[in-house]
Amino acid sequence: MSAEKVPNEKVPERRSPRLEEQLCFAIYQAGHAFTRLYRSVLADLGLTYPQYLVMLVLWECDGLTVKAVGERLSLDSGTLTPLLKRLEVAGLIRRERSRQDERQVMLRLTEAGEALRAKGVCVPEAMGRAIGDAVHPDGRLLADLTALRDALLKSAGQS
Amino acid sequence: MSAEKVPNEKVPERRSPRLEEQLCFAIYQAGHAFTRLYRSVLADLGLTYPQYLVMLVLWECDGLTVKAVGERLSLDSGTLTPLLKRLEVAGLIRRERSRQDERQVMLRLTEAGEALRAKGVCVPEAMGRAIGDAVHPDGRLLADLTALRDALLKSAGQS
DNA sequence: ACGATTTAGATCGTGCACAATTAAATTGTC
DNA sequence: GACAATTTAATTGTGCACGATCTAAATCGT
Repeated sequence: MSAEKVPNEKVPERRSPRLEEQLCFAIYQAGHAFTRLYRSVLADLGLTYPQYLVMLVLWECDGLTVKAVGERLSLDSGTLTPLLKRLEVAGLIRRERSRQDERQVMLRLTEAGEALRAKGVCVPEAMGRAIGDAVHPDGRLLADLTALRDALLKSAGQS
Repeated sequence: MSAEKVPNEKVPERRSPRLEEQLCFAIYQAGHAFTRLYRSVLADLGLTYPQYLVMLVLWECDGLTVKAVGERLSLDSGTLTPLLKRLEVAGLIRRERSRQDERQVMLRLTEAGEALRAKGVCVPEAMGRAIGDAVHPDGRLLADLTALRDALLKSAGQS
């Protein structure tokens, strides 16, 4: 990818030493700002943003294990276990140990959890309204950011 | 900005309903991945990423109040007070109430906190090495992301 | 068959993030 | 000068995020 050794001047002589910092800080703040925005949108679903992510995964595919959800969201059991217990207390999911493999815990939507999907599908649109023109619709930012995220997850994963 | 009503097909008929979600999730994951990466880089400074951000602000301008640091980082006293106490216990800063206005707490670097700057300045380079080619050096992503962040902070701030 | 290893979750401890509340000091206005 | 409104931090409570450790169950190798 960057194996080219052309001595040109199109590429800056050296990456700015603060670029990584600025980029990380911008992402750090954008992430929190998004979470705050989702907080108000998700308020009448009674969900936090991470809980909403879990519900999104289960709405797409019910009956997954804790591990499968964790892989999808890059979260471990230390984060998921208490979160899932709260979703269970809220009556949105059930946690039942698999009979085939007693190590795994299957996550199943309850009636209420399934019913919440109808409200959940409106969230993206509400978010779109809330952020207005902040997001350019051309998808370039998303593509770049996704690539960055994947590279980061890879390099963080192998450390 | 988006007041144009041209019935063309260059602009997608409608912003994808899931774009905001995908974007937010990408930022959410990238933020955590960055934090994990910083964790290992910052390990021998004995700092977490948010603590490092506070030290960066103080290295740039010593003697700020809690409020000033909070505004710079978009963090409130509920987050900063315990974090600052930990930095104080670590011997990196002092927290002293201003004599002019007893409501404010001035933050001052100790000798150790000042000395840590020498290590701190190496962090961006270490990060750059750690993430390798994940960050494109052209700055386009940073510019887009900064614009998004600022828009989000604005719309989150007025809600 | 059976000990060693790998896996899935749970548990514990530390540290952010933030809403809501409280308390103290300052400022503005009369 | 009294006093209401505002400003600044601290406190409290809830909920992520994650490293480390633990337990039990499944799987592997011989």
